[in-house]
This record gives sequence, structure tokens and C-alpha cells, in this order.
Amino acid sequence: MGYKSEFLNVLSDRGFIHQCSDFQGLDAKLMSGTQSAYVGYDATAPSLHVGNLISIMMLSWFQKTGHKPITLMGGGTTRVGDPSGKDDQRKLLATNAIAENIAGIKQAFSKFISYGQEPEGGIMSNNAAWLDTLNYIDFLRDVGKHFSINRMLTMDSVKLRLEREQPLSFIEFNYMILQSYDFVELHKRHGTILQMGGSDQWGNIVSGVELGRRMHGYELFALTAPLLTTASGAKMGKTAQGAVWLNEAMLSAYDYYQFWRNSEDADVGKFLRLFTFLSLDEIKKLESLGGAEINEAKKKLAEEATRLCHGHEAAMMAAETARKTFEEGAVAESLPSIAVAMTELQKGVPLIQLLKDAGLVASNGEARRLIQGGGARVNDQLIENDNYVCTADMLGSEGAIKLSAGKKKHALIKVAA
RNA sequence: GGAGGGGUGGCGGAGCGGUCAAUCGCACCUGACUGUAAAUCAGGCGUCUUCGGACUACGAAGGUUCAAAUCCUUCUCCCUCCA
Repeated sequence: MGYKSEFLNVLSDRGFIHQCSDFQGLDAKLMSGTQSAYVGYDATAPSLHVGNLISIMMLSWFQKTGHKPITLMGGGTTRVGDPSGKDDQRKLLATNAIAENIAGIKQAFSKFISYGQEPEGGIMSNNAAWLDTLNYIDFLRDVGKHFSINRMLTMDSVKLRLEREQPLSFIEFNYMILQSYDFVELHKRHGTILQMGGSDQWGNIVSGVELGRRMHGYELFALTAPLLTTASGAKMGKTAQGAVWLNEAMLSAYDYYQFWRNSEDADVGKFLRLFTFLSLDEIKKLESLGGAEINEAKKKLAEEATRLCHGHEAAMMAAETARKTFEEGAVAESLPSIAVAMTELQKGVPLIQLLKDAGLVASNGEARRLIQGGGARVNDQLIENDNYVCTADMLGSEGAIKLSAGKKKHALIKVAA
């Protein structure tokens, strides 16, 4: 409501907006024609995770409402390391690791954004293109002179680190300057007027807005999304195994589905708005379901979210796997599985080892504790002996042994082809 | 430059020669209850183990001692006060 532009209306209705440098100015700008906006992603891991999803959705909405989204890979800035929201300095990544990470991260974008030459076609950029070749003295004279140390010290990313008595190295101190420069550079190259990001990026983004104004009189805008927490206050995007990755290679579509399926009741509406493209009317209906009914809303959420990230087929398969596993208690073919050689199975493989190999536990000790604590099952049968050995005759009619750690984590042991 | 205080497990924070793999809280895992939810309750929570133990850990490196997270020395980082 209240906005002229479809983009801001959608974002505000769906709960994407935390702060904006100038709502009216941005609104007017968006009404004046096709604009371009970007979000930067540092290549600190081989895949993005659900924490990044909110900004990807923003870019996607930006495109859907007729504008041009830019995904900026931080090939250059990753070599420096963003101090925002971190207590410790990030270890410096080797350049080749960064290149590999970038390759992994790119996979996810194409699911959410369509790249191309048309006016609202997305652009994939990489700040290494301009940062890697910067001349230090020139950069200091052209860009550095616009930054006041006094102000930088008051920025949260810096201030918090200092207040918490954590060291802040000079290289990290420069991160903000480089990110600011990115914004100016993208405006020069593509006319980008808006940078979006998480609320922790507010300082960095605003400082880019200011740099653009000081250097060239550009009119730039900042828009941030709220920091996402679950209804019980935990930071979003963690599971037992760690981060919820977007790349299939790091987290199966089934596990991704399960992540959403296990959302807390109180989060369902919020997540539907943020992480699906379902209409607000439909979402209202879904979130009004009470009691056990709300499970239907969670299924829809998981299905839609998985569809966006892994495609229709993978989503249907994940939903079906979950249905079989949880609603029928059957062995679903498509559960995550590991392969074991027939010869090994005939000899017998300790359950502990299988649990570990299947990734259901992190160590032998943990496997033992799981078993002793009554949380381990083989073919749905509770196993209490931690020296239990699995053998080939446990293979079910599907040709697999089903392992379970707790009620929700399941894996199949299949015979290696 | 001077004087004090401090760096302990993912985080917070006890311990201050043996009974310390280290009280406790949070986070996390499992079980019960449920709706594959939340809340609650119970158990677990360094690695390995032939379940007897073994190994690695309390900023870093040395030393004293039968024995150190605990004492000594040096180094290092942080905080406070004085200059």
C-alpha cells in the first residue's frame, strides 16, 4: 500500500522491507521506467544458503515487476572479507577457492532470475572485473578521500567489533569502501540505482549511496530486508547438519523440502510470503488453518520453495518421498542413500559405521550415543545394541536397508551396482 | 612508558595443585507428549575404543612436581586506570 510502484507494494505487503534510504525517491524512480538493482554475494562458500534466499527473492520480484536485476559476485571483495556481523576475521580465501565458489553459487541464481539482453533481463557481474586491477594510490585519491574515518568508526560493522573487544584488521576495514565503490561502478556500467541486501548490509549500502553522490552526484538508493529469525528466535537456516544450502550437491532436494516442512507453525505465513510466489489471498487461506490442519500449509510451503529452487519434478519427488516416509511409514526409494558393496554387506557392516557413512551422525561416538539413547532404527526396528551389525539379509524387497536417526532423519543403504 | 585485571569446550561463564573431559546457563542431539509444530519433562552433548580404558584439550612455548586449567618463566593478545 501507499506506494505507486508495484515493486515496493509487493515487497512491503510481503514483509521484505526493513529500511530504505528514501522511499519516495525510489518509488518515483521506479515509476519513471525500467531500472536496475543489484545484490552482492561474496563467494565464501561453494553454494548460497537460505539466508541468502530473501535477497534473491527480492531481485526476482524486481524482475517480475518489470525491472532489471543484477547479481554481483564478489570475486574481488571476497578476497578482503566483510566484517559485518562477525566477531572474528574471516580467514582469507585463496583465489582459486573463490573461483570455485563462484561457479557453485551461480547455479542457484538461474533458478530465480532469468538472464538476458532484454530490458529486464538479468545481468551476472563480478566485481573482480574492476577491483582486481585498481591502482592503490589512484583509488585512495579518487575514492578514499570521500571516506571519513570518524564516520566509519561509528558504523555498526566496525563499532560492534571494536566494542566487543575483537580485533579488526586493516584489510577488513577497507571492505566497506570497496563495496561502496561497487555500487558506483555498477551505476556507471548499467545505470544501477538500487542496492538491496540484508539489514546487516545497511551501513555498507548507504555508504555506497553517499559515495555515488559525492563522486558524481548520482542519485542512488538503499533497501534492506529484515534479519530473519524463526518464531522461537533462532537464526534462520540452520539444521542439524549445518546450513541449508541451495545447491543440490550440498543438500538434497528432499532435505531442502524437509527443512521447510518442519517450519514452526508461527512462521508459516511469513515464510509463504517471503519464499513463495503464491498470491497473498492464497497465503491468507493457508495460514488461517488451525491445529493439525496447518500441516497442509507447511506442505504447500515446502513444495513451492523446493520447486523454486530445484524444479517441479524434484519438488514433487521430495513431497512424495516425505509422504511415503512419514504418512505411510513405507520405505521410499528416493530417500537419501549411500551405496555399499555386496561383498561388504555379506560380511556384515557395523551399524555405527553405516550411520556415519550415511551422514546421519558425525562420529562413531555420536552414533553410539544415538543407539544407546534409543534413537537408532534399522528397517524401522529399534536397535539398542551399539555393536549391531547389518548384513545382506536385511535388504528389504526394495533392495535397501532403511536407517533412521530419530524420527525425521532417514537414509537408505543400497547395494553398490 | 607505569600500575592493575584477564584470555577455559559452539557461545556465555565457574574452577585456581590431585576426586577436572572440566559445575552451570544457552545452543544442539535423542526420547516421552503431539500434528514431521511449539511449549514442557527426561537423557545426552571432545575423539577413538576389544567398553577395561586410551588419546587430545583450558591463548603459545618452556619449567617445577609423583601429579598442573590450576604454581613459575618467557612470549602473545585484550581490558581498565595513571602518564
